[in-house]
Amino acid sequence: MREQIRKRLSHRLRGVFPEISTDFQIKIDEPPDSSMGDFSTNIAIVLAGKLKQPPRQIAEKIVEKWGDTWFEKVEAAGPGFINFFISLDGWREWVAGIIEGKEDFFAPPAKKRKIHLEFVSANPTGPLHVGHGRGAALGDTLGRLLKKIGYDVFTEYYINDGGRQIDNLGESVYLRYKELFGEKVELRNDHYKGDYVIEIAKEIKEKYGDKFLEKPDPSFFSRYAAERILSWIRKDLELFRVRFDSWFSERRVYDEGIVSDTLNILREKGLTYEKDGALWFKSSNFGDEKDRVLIRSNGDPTYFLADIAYHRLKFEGGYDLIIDIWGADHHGYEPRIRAAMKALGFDDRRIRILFIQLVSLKKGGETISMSTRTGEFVTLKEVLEEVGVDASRFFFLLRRNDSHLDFDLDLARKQSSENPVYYVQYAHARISSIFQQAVKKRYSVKNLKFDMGVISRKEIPLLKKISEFNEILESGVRDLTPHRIPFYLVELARQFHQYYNEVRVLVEDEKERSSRLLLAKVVQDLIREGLDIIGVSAPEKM
RNA sequence: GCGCCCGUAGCUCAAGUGGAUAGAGCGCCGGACUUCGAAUCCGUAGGUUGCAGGUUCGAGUCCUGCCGGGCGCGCCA
Repeated sequence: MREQIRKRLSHRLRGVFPEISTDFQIKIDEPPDSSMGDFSTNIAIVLAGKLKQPPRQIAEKIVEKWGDTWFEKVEAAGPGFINFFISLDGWREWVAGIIEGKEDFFAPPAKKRKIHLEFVSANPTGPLHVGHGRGAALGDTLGRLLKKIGYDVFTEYYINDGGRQIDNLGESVYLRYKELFGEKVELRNDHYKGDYVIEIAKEIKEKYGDKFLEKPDPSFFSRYAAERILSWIRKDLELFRVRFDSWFSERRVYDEGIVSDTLNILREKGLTYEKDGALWFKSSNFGDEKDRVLIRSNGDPTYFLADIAYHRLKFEGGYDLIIDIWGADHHGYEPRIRAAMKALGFDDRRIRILFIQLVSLKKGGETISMSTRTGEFVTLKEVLEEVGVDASRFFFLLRRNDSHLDFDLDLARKQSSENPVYYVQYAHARISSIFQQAVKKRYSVKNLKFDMGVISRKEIPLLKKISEFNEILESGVRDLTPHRIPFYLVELARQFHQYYNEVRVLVEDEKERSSRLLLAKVVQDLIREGLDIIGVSAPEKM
């Protein structure tokens, strides 16, 4: 509907002000009160500067003698807004277009862009916790949304399976292993203390007995633990309906020579130097606050170096847009990765980094921030078992990614029964039920004919909500804000519930019945599409 | 100390590139099931958008300074 108004308005603008260029965007809003019309635009105010005329006067010129059957009334208001009152005929023609498939809900993107989307990428040093779940829900939904709109999306999980943290993990497991044989052990601060470490140690004991007591093998413990944990991660994500096109091991950037290659490029460009026995990158030349180490004085490459190599692969992969989703505790890392990309000659506007604010844990009145190392966390699996996949995903997606989240498992458990997700699913199930009833009453539900004469003022709030669907998707893609989708679905469901309460669908009159069934079907399709994008099921009954 | 994010109704959260009278859910109170599903609907109450300035036709949104909370500031990842 907004598209229609935009079309008609710009046509009108060309007629009234032929001298202006058309390189501006027409924004169609909804006025604060329905008595002020169905839609409005501030275009007259925007154009005031260009035309050097008072906005109110421009608005009046545009509105003057505007004959168009889609509008009951078009008027200038306030400082220069233009309010549109859609006529019943306008709504009828529009909804007929929807039902007959002439109006597009998914306007395909102008050009099919290739997008790389990396998210979760949790180190395999512990099971996924709720914080990761939030990132998983956001990333997965974003991926589904971009795909739905027609982009070519490639999703990836970067497995950080090397380095100091993995060594610590191996040591932690080894200590617990020794403990199982009665040895008294002491864990350092940077060792992992969660129960899962003991679990893995027990597993090794069962399989290999005391084999490693005499002959310790640190790399075996690291490898074994990381692999075991990664298998849990995969399982949890599968359960959470999160899929990746690729699981990319950090080891690949070493094995395939990408790291050394990248290092050479930086060296040749004269962007590295040695100091205190380490190799440094002049990232401060590219906007970072200070230079960073690439190779430590002990000869080990840093995580940063591997990450540069990995991102270089992404930039060379022909992607128009690269999206990374990181936890907010990594925000200080952004300038250096951008610096590295600029240093390698890439346009860093091609990468967008979204930050998920940390999820903190609420326990007995106080909040603790979750930490894999201290073992202080609620696992994603635990939440899924308690609350369910649908309610969890909805819960996570119902807030902006940059808002903080206090997670209280008891509260989540309690709220699961009153989660708005059921409100939306109920609307979907209700519509299924109407169709079942129709069949029961031997009404035809196939090849229904739509009669737009049936549409009255009662349908308009619902039609208006329906007309917002593609705007929500488009703005979600433009601003990378998938959280608008669940909010929209709640509103759509509400309009339907209200309508259902007021208007009977299965009436004797065939024209009315068929048309209303078709309208209900449109709502149901939209709800299903919307739920599908956020990875929530759309049950036929519940 | 410096940097990033946040502060909106009792609670949890919204509010497209600045738009008109800041919206939902939960909770509270009061109504609606002989009818297509009451997991629903209708109604009431609830706010100085942390504070103080500034920018302009117009600010929850942008700028400056405070206050409060979170997170960073490693040759960890």
